[in-house]
Amino acid sequence: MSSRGKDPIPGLRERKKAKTRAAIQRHALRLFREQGYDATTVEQIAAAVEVSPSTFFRYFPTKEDVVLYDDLDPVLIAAFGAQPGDLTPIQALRGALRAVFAGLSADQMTEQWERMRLILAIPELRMRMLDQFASMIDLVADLVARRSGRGADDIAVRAYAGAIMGALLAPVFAGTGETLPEFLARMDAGLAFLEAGLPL
Amino acid sequence: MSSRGKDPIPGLRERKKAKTRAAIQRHALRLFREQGYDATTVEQIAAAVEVSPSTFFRYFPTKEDVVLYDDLDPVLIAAFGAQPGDLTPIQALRGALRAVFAGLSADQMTEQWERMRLILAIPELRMRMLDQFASMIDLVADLVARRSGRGADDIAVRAYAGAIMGALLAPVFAGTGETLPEFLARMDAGLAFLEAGLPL
DNA sequence: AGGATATTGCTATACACTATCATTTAGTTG
DNA sequence: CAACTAAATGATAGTGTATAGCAATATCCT
Repeated sequence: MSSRGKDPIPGLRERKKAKTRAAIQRHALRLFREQGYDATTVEQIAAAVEVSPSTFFRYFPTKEDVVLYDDLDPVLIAAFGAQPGDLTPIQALRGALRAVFAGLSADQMTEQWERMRLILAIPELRMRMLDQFASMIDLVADLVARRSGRGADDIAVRAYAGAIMGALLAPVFAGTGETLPEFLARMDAGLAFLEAGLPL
Repeated sequence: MSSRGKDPIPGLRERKKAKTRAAIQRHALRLFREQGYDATTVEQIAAAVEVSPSTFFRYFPTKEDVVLYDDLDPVLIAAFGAQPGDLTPIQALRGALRAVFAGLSADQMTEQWERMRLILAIPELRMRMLDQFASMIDLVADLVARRSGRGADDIAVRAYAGAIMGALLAPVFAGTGETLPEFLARMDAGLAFLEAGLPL
């Protein structure tokens, strides 16, 4: 019982936990940047944060998660759900992407970009991201189903959702040395192209 | 110099290697089926095949690869390349899939199906498969580029390729407890739907 | 203040994977 | 066929991620 919202009083314990979590991630990313992902051990990270390795794994189940964890994800999902109801799924997605990244500071931009490059450079991390990506097909399929009046298991609906995610994913592997805005523009263009029915 | 084809005389050593490789994979898959993937150690597999753990890793770089390695993959790629030149990429893909799986024995069918279910059930394996899948976007993009007269870096081309892979991937996560033919039919239907321009 | 509870650190352990070197086995040449 | 070369194997020791259990400590609540 008592699973109420915890907005007003975070509590001392909660605050400490949040700080530790942030410290671990910050130091980890710094070390990864300085000496590489593989060359950095969990032990080193723990030492830098001045906690035990045990504690590291209590906060992040794996070494990978310390990079993958992104507090922007829930924001994006919320923005997606908050889009007007008369849009197609693709339009809603484009709108959400625009809305979220428009409200980002320069620091946040560069941080996001660095994180993404790190993820793409390390095979393990890239795979994890792909898994998250693939699991979003289900999410999108539900949305497509609701707006099209078909079932969520409909082959057409699922193919549609898959195509959306695929088109979104395509620029990720294309980019050699671009910037974040360029990258987002590519994603948007791909979605627009898909919405037009892939008129090659 | 002297990098000739080796069709006529496999050689004793080569034959032994092929046998060892096959034995490792066979025993590994059996043990995975009997006691689960995680519960089976490389040591156990090596013991079952009567080789040293070192040898296991000489044949398969990781424990995952013993499941992922599929001698059907090159066949599929070859079939893809052998499709008539006047087809669209999607048509070529559909043709290749049909051609390859039509010529499969019942045993091969069930084996392929079991392998796929194992891969989907184990997160690590699923991720590896997704990575392979994603890397195929490049392949498909080249093909699309060639037939459409656009560049391989063209956003439209890449989005098109991504959409193809996404549509192919969609049924993989949809299926609850189907059969292989059902599964293939879903893939084919998804591609057909995509080719029609996603008319929802 | 004091007792329930959450968080942490420590120790031991399992397992995937790597590196190195001695040994055996297959292929080759005089 | 015997000696040489090259490849495959086995054994050993080690690294790093991740898990489990227990004892110590810090926070929370009354």
